[in-house]
Amino acid sequence: MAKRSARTPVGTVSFRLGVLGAGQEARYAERLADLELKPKHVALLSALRIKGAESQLEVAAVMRVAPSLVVLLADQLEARGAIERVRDPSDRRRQRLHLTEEGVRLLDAATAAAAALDEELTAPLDAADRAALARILERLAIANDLLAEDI
Amino acid sequence: MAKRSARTPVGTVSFRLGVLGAGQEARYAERLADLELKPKHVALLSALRIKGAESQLEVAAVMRVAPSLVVLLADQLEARGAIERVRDPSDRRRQRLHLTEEGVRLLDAATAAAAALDEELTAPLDAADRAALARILERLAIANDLLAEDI
DNA sequence: CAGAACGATTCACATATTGAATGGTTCACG
DNA sequence: CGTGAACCATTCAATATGTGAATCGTTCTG
Repeated sequence: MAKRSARTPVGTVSFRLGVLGAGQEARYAERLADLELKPKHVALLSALRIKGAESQLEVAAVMRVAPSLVVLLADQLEARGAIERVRDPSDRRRQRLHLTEEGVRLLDAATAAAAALDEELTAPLDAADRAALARILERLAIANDLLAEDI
Repeated sequence: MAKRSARTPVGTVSFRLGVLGAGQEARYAERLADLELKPKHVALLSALRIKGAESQLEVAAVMRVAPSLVVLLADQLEARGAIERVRDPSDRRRQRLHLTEEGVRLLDAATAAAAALDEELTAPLDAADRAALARILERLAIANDLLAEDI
């Protein structure tokens, strides 16, 4: 019953999350290549759908990246017509971002790609474990205050 | 019962693995700073303990990184006295890597740090979920042919 | 109204990693 | 056996990703 402790970090949950996560991200990046998007672009689009954006700074906080990176990602998404920047009239310092039709289309395609990836990843698991994994990861995402949908 | 499908990739297992994994890796990197190690160094040391090393090329394959990166990591670990390079006498092209006393010490410290991180990460989970998570991730690691201990 | 605080942007820089070129070593086979 | 193909390690230049500091316009506070 008592779990023997790991002899190397490889046996820990944290390390496995890191390795598996990096693997999935790499695969996801491949699938997104068709759409000419990177995972961070998708994260930004997702943030807009889930939370809306009071400002780019807020988006940066949600995504846990530097504000200067949001500028870059937003530049690229704007150039592709996926988002629009609108100066907040009540505070002209703020740039409000919002999804265009095209952005919605891209985000839906990216969502489908991620769902397909999930299928493949969890293929070796039985239904109960698949459900458990989804539930537990959501729990951890919320506990870590990460961007989470409230489905 | 039927799970509503996610509206954004953020709700998928793959995406959550990516984000949580990146977060844990970043935290782990912080903890390792004391030991003057990076997660990749630890991955290399772990590979040596778990599988031994026929050659650096083999280590690169296990770690899923370019051989040239193994050279660099091994240089740094060797300079710190954590590993030794030994030319395989039966095939003098191969560099065999092995842990020194110091390497073992570092690896043990790194393992303890990772275990501590696990504690914190899984604090919000009950015992059953903690066990389930560990079990499922191990399953996935094996299915994905990632470096795994056989505890 | 002056200056502190704030948001977006730009830019130089650090870091991590890869792929191609190089050199020494071994292997297969004519 | 000798020679070219294959192989491992290494070096090096190039690329990707991201950050922090400096700058500029805007807003807030006293």
